[in-house]
Amino acid sequence: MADAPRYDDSLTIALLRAREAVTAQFRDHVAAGGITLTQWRVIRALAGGTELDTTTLAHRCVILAPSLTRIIKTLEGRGLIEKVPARDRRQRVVRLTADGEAMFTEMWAVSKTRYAAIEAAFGRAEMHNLVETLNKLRTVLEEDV
Amino acid sequence: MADAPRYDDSLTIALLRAREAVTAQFRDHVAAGGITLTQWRVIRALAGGTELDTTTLAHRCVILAPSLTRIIKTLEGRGLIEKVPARDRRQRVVRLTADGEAMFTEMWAVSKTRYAAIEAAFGRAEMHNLVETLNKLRTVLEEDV
DNA sequence: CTGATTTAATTCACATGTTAAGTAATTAAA
DNA sequence: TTTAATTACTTAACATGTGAATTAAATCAG
Repeated sequence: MADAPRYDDSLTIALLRAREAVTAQFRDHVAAGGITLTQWRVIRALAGGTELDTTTLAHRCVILAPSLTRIIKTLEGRGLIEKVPARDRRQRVVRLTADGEAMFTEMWAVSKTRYAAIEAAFGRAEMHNLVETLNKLRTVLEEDV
Repeated sequence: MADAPRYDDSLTIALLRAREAVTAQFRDHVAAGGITLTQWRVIRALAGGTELDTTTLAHRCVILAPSLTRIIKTLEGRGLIEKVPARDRRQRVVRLTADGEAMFTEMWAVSKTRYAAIEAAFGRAEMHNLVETLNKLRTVLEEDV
């Protein structure tokens, strides 16, 4: 323990807390729309008529395949997304329905504002640097360690 | 959508991915010990004879109360932690058992190595700065927005 | 001291994370 | 071309995240 970094200095904890703080800025708004933050990531990834297969969608939204299977079922049941026939019949390609696009448009207006508020509070340049640093960290870990 | 930041530039996504990349460095090692990453955070927080109540423990480990209730039950059942009588009988104060301390000591040796590897790959100063930036972001969001 | 309020945990219900196993379709090899 | 290997996704089982409701104990107001 003597050689353990103070718990608050742990990268893992710092990442957890930061993520919690950021998502907290969107949670109420998204919940008011009747969906979860995870579902919102899916809807956002499909916004603008984008058609994606499950694997690509899972990667972009940082959702594991089994979770995405359930989420797709849920959103499809609510009429927010729909299947698109795919050449490769193993794939499940989905896109937003008209209702889904409408929901995105409506929610994005507010979401954008929240995002801007974060930028304003934390600093535009700092935020850009942070995202860059986080992506660099990821790249390093996936290659060099 | 035109005004939506590229999804890879999203702070939320960057945080998710970075956290995933970091935890991936520990997942196999922790799993080999027969516990989960979340349980490991609890054990680490209690290491060295620390006695903590549920609320404090939950805050330090970034775990919600209902999750911690289940985790305590699990770890207690495995003989890794034990209850400590508390003055305030509403509280549940816990600490590691001898087995729990032994498990921590054994696993920490490896965990420390992994942590050092990350520091070496990413840079000690960069890592320190990143943690500081993340904590600053959190502070800003909890106060100014 | 009694009743109202607050606090600490727990429980419940459902969504998601996580790993392993299973299924169906495509591709590659013999 | 028939089988083996691979790929894309699903299902299953359990752990955790999340918000709401509940219970028990401590505190506060009158």
